[in-house]
Amino acid sequence: MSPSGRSAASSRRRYAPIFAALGDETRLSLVAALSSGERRSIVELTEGTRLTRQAVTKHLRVLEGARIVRSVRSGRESVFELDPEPIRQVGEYAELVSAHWDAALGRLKAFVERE
Amino acid sequence: MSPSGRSAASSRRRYAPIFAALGDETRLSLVAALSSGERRSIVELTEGTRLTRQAVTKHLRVLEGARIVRSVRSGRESVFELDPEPIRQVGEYAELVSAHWDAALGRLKAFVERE
DNA sequence: TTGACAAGCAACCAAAAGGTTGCATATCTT
DNA sequence: AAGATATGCAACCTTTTGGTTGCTTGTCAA
Repeated sequence: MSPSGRSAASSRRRYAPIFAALGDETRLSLVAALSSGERRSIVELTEGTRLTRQAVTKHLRVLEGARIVRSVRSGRESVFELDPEPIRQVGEYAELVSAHWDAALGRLKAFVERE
Repeated sequence: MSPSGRSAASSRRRYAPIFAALGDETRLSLVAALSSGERRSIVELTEGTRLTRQAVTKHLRVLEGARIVRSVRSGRESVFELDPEPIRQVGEYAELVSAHWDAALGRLKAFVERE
């Protein structure tokens, strides 16, 4: 499957928001903080950042919108956990693109160097 | 290596801009258009989008800023080509994070189900 | 050399992003 | 019941983003 084919447009529509959600240092930190599988509350996740709780909350909602993260209310706190699936998919896509380029360049090189 | 370690902050500083550059449907299309290894001019890359040439140019500059793309001037046109390396790195990072989660969750599950 | 074509530059605009502060509400804990 | 804790909600602000239009400059071709 080529990354530039016809049905690839819908892939892009799916993946672009995930890439975008990961395109922020703070959010990458949050992902890292949750990547150990443990669930953490908003205050816990705010510790270590220099931001306010509300800023962190906004970032978490962005991640949640991209389904990278899920939240459940537990008592007075809302607890977040990572869903690694979207990240896995996007990683796969990225490697697919570069692999496709490698293969294509192989053909190009062979063609050019043939003369 | 864990994605949440101390030296991981610099990884995030490196990768966040790349993710961000990929976090746009138009730019993903441009990447796809270049992923076959062939170089294309701005007008060529503008065909197929519903945008103006200038808009496409801006997107290309964003990709160039993230080193996903390089441009060289050739006569009156400036020609772009893909450098797949940043995309490969970011794909690797993504798969690292999800693999780390898988492993960590394995441990957690084992712990929880032990009772 | 005169069009036509490719790109660059600059100003401008609306909307979205990233952040803050202030206040309200819900839930523990004692 | 009261105080502390955790979150939610809303208004507001500034900067960035994504896009446009108009005009200039460089280059190719007849």
